[in-house]
Amino acid sequence: MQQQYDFNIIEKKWQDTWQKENAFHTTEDKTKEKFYLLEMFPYPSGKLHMGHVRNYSIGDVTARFLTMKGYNVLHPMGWDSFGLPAENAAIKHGIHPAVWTKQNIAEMREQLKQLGFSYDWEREVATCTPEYYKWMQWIFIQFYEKGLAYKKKNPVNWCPSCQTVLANEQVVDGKCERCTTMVGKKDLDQWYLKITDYADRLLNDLDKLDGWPNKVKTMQKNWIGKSVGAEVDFSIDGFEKSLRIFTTRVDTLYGVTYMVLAPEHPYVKELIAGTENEKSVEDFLVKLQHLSDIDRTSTTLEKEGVFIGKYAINPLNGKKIPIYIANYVLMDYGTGAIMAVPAHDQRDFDFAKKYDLEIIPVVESKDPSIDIYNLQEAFVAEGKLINSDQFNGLDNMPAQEKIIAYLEEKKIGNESINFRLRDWLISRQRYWGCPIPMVYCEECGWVPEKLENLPVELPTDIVFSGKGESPLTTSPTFAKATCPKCGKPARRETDTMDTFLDSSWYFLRYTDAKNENEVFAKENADYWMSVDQYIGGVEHAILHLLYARFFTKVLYDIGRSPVEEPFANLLTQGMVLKDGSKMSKSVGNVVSPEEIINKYGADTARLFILFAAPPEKELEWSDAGVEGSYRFLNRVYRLVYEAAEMTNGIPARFTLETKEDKNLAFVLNSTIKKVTEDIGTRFNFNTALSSIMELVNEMYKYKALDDINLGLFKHAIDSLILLLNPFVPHICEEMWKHTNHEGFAYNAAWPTYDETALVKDTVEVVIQLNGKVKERIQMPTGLDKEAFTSAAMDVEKVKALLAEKEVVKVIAVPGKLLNVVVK
RNA sequence: GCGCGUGUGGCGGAAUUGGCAGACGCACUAGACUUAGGAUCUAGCGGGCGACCGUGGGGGUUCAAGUCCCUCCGCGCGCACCA
Repeated sequence: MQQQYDFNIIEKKWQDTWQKENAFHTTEDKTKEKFYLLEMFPYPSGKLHMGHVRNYSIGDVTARFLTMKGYNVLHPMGWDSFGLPAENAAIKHGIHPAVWTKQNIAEMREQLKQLGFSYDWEREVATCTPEYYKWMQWIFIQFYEKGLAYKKKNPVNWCPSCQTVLANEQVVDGKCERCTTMVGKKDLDQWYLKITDYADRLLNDLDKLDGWPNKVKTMQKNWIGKSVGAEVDFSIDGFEKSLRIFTTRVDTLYGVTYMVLAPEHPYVKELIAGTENEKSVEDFLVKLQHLSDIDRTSTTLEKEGVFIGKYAINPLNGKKIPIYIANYVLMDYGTGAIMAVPAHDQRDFDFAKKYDLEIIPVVESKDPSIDIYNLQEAFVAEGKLINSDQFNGLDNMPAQEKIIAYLEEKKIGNESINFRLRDWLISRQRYWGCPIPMVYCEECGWVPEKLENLPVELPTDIVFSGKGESPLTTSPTFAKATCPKCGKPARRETDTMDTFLDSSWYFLRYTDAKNENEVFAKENADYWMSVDQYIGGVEHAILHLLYARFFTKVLYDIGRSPVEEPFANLLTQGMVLKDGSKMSKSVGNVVSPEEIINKYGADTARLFILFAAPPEKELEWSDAGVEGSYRFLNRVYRLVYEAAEMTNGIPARFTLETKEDKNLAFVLNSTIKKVTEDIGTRFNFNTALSSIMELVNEMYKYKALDDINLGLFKHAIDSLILLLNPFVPHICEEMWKHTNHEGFAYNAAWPTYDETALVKDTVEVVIQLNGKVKERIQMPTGLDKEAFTSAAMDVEKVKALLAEKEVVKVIAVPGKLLNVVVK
């Protein structure tokens, strides 16, 4: 009687067994080669979504495969468990963030177990626990002591209705996401991390990351945004101070016809004070204040400005040029002032046209169709310098070096590098985050909390009103402190850290997750780091991955991290779509993992997700496709159970006798080879699975033969189970057991292939005439080019094809094809 | 605007080094088994009656192009007045 594939019983049974066996616990076993495989840990929002299932299925196949290959695999999981949703739940439902988070973690951990993922649960971390954030605070203090953390006043988003600070993500179209009030700005003292100190290293080391997708590296490169140029001083007519500008086009210095300051530039007030221009400038500034940051920096916004009534002097030719302020110049990039060269910069060109300013070309075009003295748009290509005194005739790009040298000699400028990257604002006026372990003392200023007093624990006597600067200020006790330096009464910082800090080093903590005495033992990090394979969504391409790289470099510099780069290889998985768009509640196209697991089981869910698309591409959800995956598992299950009856007591020993034996051995061994390569080197799980499907089809055909080699068949069945095990581990454990194996599939050795079985006696060869396929013939393998050509030309069918044709040329690829060029 | 991807049957996708386009799966069609079938098995399945034509369009290199080069178009993502 045929046994039914009952995934409910099977999956529960093996999950319990793995747990009992502590199957996926890893130690620092120095006798084995290590592999650190990491998937981005989730925010515990409540339930897993399909994106998680995809991410972790990809990771699990890899982990299980590498374990079977004999690696010592570190495969941990944890929770990025500080964050806003917990706090919103507190405000909305009156449930404490800690309770809400803990419940969610418990539920999601259960779901991960239901999916059969091979995590070492003994290394689980949750960033919201004091055991974890104690070391977060320790790291912050290391940054502070290295001069990499500082406090500065800066405007933040402020909702006047909710009376609270908002994170950028909470500001939607300039409005508060909760109450849709227009968000304003408020100056607050904020902590920053000096990531700009590491800008060059973060940029340069991207070149070392061969195992990262170019897309991600390019995105980081653009984000860091390095510009090499020069700063130049322009004196101001009738004003004692000079104006410093930044430019990347110092070659166009002779083409400057006006200057522009950012409206916020500190000189503006001084320059207009008491002049006739004061009124028009003030009016313009007022007008700008009504624009949001987004509108202000939009490229579609028309360029507008006003003349402020003063003139600057071009340091190279003494020319007097008007100074403007304009909406297209930003205070927080470069020096907040620019030299405008309308002939060679489109923005300046637009502005000059609008306000009828002079346009002087200084780079000649090689293209005769461009009239350089009557430009329709800025000329930005390269050429020889003109109108530039002693620099005339030089190629403009190389001339930059000479001009900079000249400026430096005259002490009116110097080479300068600018980054788009800003320092990282980490203060959050939020409760559910890691407290910043700093204390303010009237006498000593900001002082880090003593290490023995860590962690600075989150207070529980808090009011969640959603109003006010930071919930921590509502605690009557929290802010009271004594100065760690002088012992006098002091006050504690009541802001918490951006949660991106928590996730910037968790991969290091996994190497020694339970250490109570230090952030992690150096020895453990030495053994495990770096992460050999990191897997997660591309939405983290910039922030998380950049911050994690930054932290690793700082920890490297203080002698903690053994590596400068945390992630040797990165795989960014594609999104899960349904009906062509991302699954979301608002669209109503969500398929929940729960639903699929209940209906088909975890193995089917994993199989479908891995089979339907390569991991880095988007995956279109298909209910019919899930059915297909389920059918396939049933088909395998039947095959194995039928085979178990036929081969009961027969060892997997054999010699290849018949043509069919050889064929099965060929298919089996080439499948093992392909699957090994597809998983191990390409992450192409979809093609690995398709070749396993072909093997199953082949095995069904073989089984249907009259007289089969049971030893060979048994061997094929054993191999099939092991090949499938990383993908669908529950059913495979069950089948492994049923086919009389001691031990478990999860730690069985990965099948190896027999090269000799891959050699065929004959092979199908294509005969082409002028590149078009005309005939297919069987030919012996192993012929050299000459023997192959003459043998192929001698075949009757080929002779017939060539009758009455003049052979011009013959191209032969032995074992593959013969192309005859004829007239 | 700049940068990075991507475009192959009705659908998801194969084709790894320039060498048989459409593997594998889904959907569909016909048949078998069956009280029944949304189970299972067998066969078919890019277009065209055909010679042939087919990998977004056009051009090129080559004995041979989905793959290389030029050019145009569509879609997706990222950055976006960064001087």
